Amino acid sequence: MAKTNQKWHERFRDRGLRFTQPRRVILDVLGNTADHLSAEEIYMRVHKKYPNIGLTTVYRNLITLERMGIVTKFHFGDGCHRFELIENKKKPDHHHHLVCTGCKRIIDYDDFMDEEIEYIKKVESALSRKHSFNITDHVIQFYGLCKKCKAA
Amino acid sequence: MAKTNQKWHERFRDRGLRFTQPRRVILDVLGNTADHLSAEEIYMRVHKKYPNIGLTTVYRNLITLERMGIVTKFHFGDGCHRFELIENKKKPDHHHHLVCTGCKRIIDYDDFMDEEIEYIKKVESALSRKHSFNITDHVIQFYGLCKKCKAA
DNA sequence: TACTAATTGCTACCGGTTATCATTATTAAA
DNA sequence: TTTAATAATGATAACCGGTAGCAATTAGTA
Repeated sequence: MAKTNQKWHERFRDRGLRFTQPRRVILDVLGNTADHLSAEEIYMRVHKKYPNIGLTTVYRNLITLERMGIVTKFHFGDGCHRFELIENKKKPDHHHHLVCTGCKRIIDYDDFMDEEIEYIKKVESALSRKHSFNITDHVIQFYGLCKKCKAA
Repeated sequence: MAKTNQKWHERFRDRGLRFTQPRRVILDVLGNTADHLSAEEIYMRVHKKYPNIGLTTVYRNLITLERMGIVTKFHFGDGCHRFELIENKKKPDHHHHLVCTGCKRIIDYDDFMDEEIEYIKKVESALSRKHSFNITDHVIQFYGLCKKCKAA
């Protein structure tokens, strides 16, 4: 873990940013869950151990971490943003999301990822050409009802 | 147009709902644009002709129309929801979205739709089976910079 | 160790959206 | 055609996720 912190430290330093306690704690929270936490939820987990860290700081740092390419921000149709640490040992490297509209549970799936990626590449290059776009990102999500919710 | 209204009227009646003036006007606005309007923007267009129709009514009816399967709600990363009439003569039947993160312009594309749909079906059925999900919907969006924005 | 700018934590605020509730209007029935 | 029942509306206030401002703090360098 000290090793990991060293790595983060460098990553911040390289950008002229500081590796502060709130940042360390937020990264720790994100690195130790497979969930898709909202800012509020991250704040609550942070707050439990470090009650002096404020909500604003969490919001601000999530923006910073997103800009640095360390976390990804998602929107799953409930009214808030949710965050994932990109290099997370608790998750598959490349994955997409399957969202239950009933209980809001989110499943990371990595079946077909090779195919999906190949497919995405193909569409991206065609769209780029046709519309003179510089495509940098995509969203692929499936929505539905999980076993429990469709039974209920 | 009278014919169209008749059709809408039945669709509401079949659900025990009423075909009111605000609903007629909102559907008219949505049916006569190829844009992806926010609730606020819809309200403004409605308000221009019918200043007595309130913002709350627009919001409420957009929810109703979505529940009825008449409009679809999207989220493109700016802070609001955007709406499309599903049966819109000004748009391709099946399409996905290409979003410029610079100027926020949204392009409806329907290239590759046959392939995309086939692909989606395949993933859907596999995911459904594996995770006991009842998949009802999906979101596929590409983000990037349009010609103008990448030049600027 | 001292300096200096990045960062923090308040608080107040914002914009999109929703709840409340008395009033109005649509529709089915008489 | 009138009436009765209730769905729907419109105004206001509230809500909620997220942000701006700013004085106080702190990480990292000299």
